Amino acid sequence: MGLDDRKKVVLQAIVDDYVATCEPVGSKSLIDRHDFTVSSATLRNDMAELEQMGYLEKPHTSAGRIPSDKGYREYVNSLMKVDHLSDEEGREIRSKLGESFDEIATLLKAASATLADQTGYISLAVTPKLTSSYLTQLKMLMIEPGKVLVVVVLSAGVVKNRMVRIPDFLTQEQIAQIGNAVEQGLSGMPLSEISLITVATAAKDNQKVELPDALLNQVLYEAYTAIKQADNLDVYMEGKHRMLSLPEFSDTRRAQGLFDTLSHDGLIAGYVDEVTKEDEKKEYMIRIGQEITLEGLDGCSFITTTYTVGGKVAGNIGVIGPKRMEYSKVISQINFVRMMLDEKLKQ
Amino acid sequence: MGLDDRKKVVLQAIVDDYVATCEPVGSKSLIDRHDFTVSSATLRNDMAELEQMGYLEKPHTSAGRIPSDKGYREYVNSLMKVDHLSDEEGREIRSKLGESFDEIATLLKAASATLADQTGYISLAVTPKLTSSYLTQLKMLMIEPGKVLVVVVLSAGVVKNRMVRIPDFLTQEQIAQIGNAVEQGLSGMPLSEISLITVATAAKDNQKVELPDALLNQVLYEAYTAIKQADNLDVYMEGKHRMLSLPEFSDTRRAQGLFDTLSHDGLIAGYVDEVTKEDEKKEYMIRIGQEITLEGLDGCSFITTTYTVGGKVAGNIGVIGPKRMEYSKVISQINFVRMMLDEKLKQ
DNA sequence: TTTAGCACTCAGAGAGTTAGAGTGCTAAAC
DNA sequence: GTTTAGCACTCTAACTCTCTGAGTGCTAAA
Repeated sequence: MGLDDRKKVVLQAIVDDYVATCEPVGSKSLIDRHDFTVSSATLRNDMAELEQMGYLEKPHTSAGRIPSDKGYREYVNSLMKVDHLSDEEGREIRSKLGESFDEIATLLKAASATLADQTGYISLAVTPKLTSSYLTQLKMLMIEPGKVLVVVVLSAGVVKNRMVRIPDFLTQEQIAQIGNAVEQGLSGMPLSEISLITVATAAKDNQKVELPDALLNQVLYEAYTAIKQADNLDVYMEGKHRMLSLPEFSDTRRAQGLFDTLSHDGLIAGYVDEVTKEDEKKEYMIRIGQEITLEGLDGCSFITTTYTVGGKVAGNIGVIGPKRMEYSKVISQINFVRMMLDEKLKQ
Repeated sequence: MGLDDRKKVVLQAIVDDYVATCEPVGSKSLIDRHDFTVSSATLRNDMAELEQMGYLEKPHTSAGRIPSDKGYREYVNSLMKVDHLSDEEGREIRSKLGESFDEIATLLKAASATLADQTGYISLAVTPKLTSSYLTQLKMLMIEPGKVLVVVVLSAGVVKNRMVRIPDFLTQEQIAQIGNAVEQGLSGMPLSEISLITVATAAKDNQKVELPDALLNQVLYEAYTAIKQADNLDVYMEGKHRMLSLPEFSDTRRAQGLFDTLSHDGLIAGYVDEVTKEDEKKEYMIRIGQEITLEGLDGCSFITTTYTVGGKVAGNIGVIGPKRMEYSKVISQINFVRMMLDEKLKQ
């Protein structure tokens, strides 16, 4: 059932050619572009068999062949060789991510931009998954009477803030006290365990100021929603409009379908998460064409990998491009960026 | 030189028809769709004159006419009637912006999303222009030794924060003290007047803790850059990909050119600012086709207006669509959203 | 198993035709 | 002086027809 050696070479050559030209590959042009020791007739036989086995497709009877999803899958799994990044590419990425970033959001934005520039496809970076992280700080800052900025700092280095409204006779001191009490009670607690009840007990156990229960609860509720809101994953996506120059998206309806889906950050983050779980332990995850369960992305391929914060699995970075993608190049680029992120996030 | 009454009606009818169909308008179909009391031959004469005067264009000899930039300009300036929003539209917008927003950024995002949904074009909202606003608060929060979150609050209600790095032996108390000193010295000062020197004198005049000058200056420098960074305008843009379904952007290269330019927030914010200055005192600003000096936007029209915070001129909201835009509808929608923003930002 | 040879297929490019919506112009009517 | 009917003219878009060439599959010989 497996592919014999020559068929493997043929399939590989076809994928390579199609990636380069976006045109169906015929037996003759295959001979021209590669050093085959057999004739075109032999290739034709092989190609017919490869088609029968589902690795190739024909747009129409008298055209050349293009790889099917299964063909790309085989190529990705066992045919392509992931080569090292060229020195120059490495240098370029290094220079773009070289400076020091004080906030994880800024770093991820830069990583995403770099990846998009480098690959020419759509890049994305997702903030660390917070279920695995815990609260380290909670500060409440009075901005004006009745308005408080809640700053939430999480173990993965994520800082989020949210403006909330509170009764306007509360003083900066009272508010700060409550914040401190909650922080003391909850710091180190996994986000998943934080609930309105744990917030309340934390506050009551550690608080020094006396406040009527109803009033206190109101403030605590706001603190709680601020913490919960910090749980949202942010997605930084770059390079979308570059897809418009690819022949596969010259039909604007396809492009629109793609963009439509991509504009829902939540969908994308959720899908990345799903894929990460499915392919646990893999160095990188690849989904090709119909394998992608998101609407509008069935003409694309999706490569993601996971970066770590302080050694723990955290968020994802990835690239979305046409199925006809330069897989090995993209993989080595993603890997390199991942490496740099890991390094910068080690502390 | 002016247009006689019938020519005005003809031009208006042609713009209306072309907006509705995106197809060149001929004399016969004009008669069919409108109640003219004259014959098509007369209209033909009028149309020929309108063309000569520059209000109309022909895609080719035997086609109907389409409005030129000048034609749209005339339409917008004196032909169209800006009608009131339908009750239903008003209700819809009101319901989308009805809830209360604690942060100006959130409110602007919602306004932008509403405008995009409602018009079907590209919407944008720009944060308040900060040159006219002043610092109200500056807080420095130690996140971990060596890392401080600087929170800058401006008079227009804008809250920004930035993580900065400082020597890691400084304590939370010292940092907070410095923050307080700067805040005391600068609060109420217009952003434009804040410089490294004013920051330094503010700190030295109000500070209680004693610190070596070099050390203090390092922290002050970070505070200063955080304040200056708060000066960046943010642009919230929505609905870009909707343009792909318009016939004028079925050519992906046009769409790509547009998207390319739109991805540079700075460019857009700068242009909006420029237009606002040019058309000072106007209720809304309109730029049509070639009037827009941004690359890639010459097939578009751009409508902006200004919202106010606390009664003072502040930021902008706007819509970008094809030249063939439903001007009067969009204008009334923008106006309505502007009104709602003003109301919500009155306090 | 490989290859040469050959008949067959089909998309895409180009040429020719037609239909129809549009124009401008002229001369008569109002 | 406008307005209008009438007419010849123009040009695109759609359709058909043909042709080319790259590609195929099959057969029979090497």
